[in-house]
Amino acid sequence: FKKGFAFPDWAYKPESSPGSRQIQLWHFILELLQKEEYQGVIAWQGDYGEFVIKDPDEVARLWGIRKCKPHMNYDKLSRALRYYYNKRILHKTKGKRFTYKFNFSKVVLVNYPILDMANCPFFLTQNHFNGGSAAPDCSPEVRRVWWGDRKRD
DNA sequence: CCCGGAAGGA
DNA sequence: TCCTTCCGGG
Repeated sequence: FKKGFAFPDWAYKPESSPGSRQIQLWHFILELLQKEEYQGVIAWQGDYGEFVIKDPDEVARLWGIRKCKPHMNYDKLSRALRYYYNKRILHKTKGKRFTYKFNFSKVVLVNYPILDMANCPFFLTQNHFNGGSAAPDCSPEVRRVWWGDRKRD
């Protein structure tokens, strides 16, 4: 990455880092959001970065399978999502049931390398809502505008 | 449903 | 540290 592009440290956790050993919930959410077969379960809806959990029980079940937590449910999963509020990874869309919104100015898609940006969920969202308009280039300026150039807290 | 404190696991 | 579990309260 170019300098002046202050991505948060937690986005750079190496594989060996204990914190990144296990899949993180927001990675998993993004993963589901990216796959068409889960659009009946969870999908982008509304504003950019906003998504709706259409089938909370199913999302919880899937998450439980991934984490080997057979007793996972939406109550517990949503608690984990609430911990993202302070981290500014997510926030709640108030008044809209099961609806949350990614804070893309903070979230860096670690699982989606810079070269794979055309497939990143944010651009998919853009395409989805803009009738398939071409994704913008990956210049630092574009990224600054779209993702923010926020420095570390 | 949604919120956040508290405790605890790996 | 990132949830998982449980829960009283709004």
